[in-house]
Amino acid sequence: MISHTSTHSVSPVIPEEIAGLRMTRQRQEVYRNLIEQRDHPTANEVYMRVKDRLPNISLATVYNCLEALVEHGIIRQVNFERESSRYCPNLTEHGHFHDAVTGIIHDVDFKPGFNLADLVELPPGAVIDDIEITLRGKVTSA
Amino acid sequence: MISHTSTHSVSPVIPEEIAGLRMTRQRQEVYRNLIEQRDHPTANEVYMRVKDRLPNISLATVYNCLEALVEHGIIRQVNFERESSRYCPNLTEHGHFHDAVTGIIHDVDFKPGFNLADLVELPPGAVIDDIEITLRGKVTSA
DNA sequence: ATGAGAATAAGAATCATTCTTGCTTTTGAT
DNA sequence: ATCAAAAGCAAGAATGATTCTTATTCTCAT
Repeated sequence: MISHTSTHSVSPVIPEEIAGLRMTRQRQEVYRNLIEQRDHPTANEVYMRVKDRLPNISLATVYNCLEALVEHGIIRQVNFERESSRYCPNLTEHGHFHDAVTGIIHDVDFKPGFNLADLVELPPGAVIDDIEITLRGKVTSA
Repeated sequence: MISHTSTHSVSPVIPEEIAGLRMTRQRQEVYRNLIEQRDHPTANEVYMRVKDRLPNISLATVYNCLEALVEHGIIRQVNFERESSRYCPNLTEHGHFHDAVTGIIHDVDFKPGFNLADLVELPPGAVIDDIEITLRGKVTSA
């Protein structure tokens, strides 16, 4: 019997179309890369990685693919300070914890019952459409 | 008797030194501008405004002043998406509400007892050094 | 098969920000 | 007050992420 030690020993099959977006070869590889390596790569990092399978892809195309995926709600774009944008396939509502030591960005889920309007003094009449929470700190392994 | 209708009819006097930073004329004007108009201007907006009083100031100097003020903890730099950095003289811990209609950025204070660690699933051992909360939405005046 | 519209690659352009350089001001001894 | 050293400044060049442009190549419905 065959056992898999990695969760990604086989590349996931990406459908022809997602959320109304035609998944071209380039878009597939960009998206596959994001869901396989669930980190938060920059466009340039995706570009580097995807060149294994598509040696002729251009950085502009990676940007185009990422933009198309973001606009169709298939992935999210996240920005930290003034750094390059990063991309994230996690569509659940979540924040980010930025480990200052390792540089690793962890997704942080909101606990059940989380309601930000209870916690901050919003301007009167304010309706929240979008929440962005970024934390920075360290992870003490002790 | 003289009555003041504006809270800023007189420009505040800026000390010679703040938090160990020598307040040169340029730094004074940049800082004065931020505390007078308590909005969240970009470097370029500060540059435009400050030219009234210092017609020869350069944009690079505005950037230098803002950087010096930020590094000495006198003002804060805030970034929204990939837009130009904005600067904020409010040193209390607070978040921002971005009105999608007017573009106005409101400071939002945290309610008493606010503790984000209670609300999100942090990675084990995580210690939060810095919190950044940005909300986007509308303000319904009705 | 074919023509219109979509997607791509390559490189130019943009724009906020940072860097460099030469000059001016301030500071802190003397 | 004097003067060297340090700090600050203005102007413009350089940088770097992202977007735009253009010419070429696909895709898909007819």
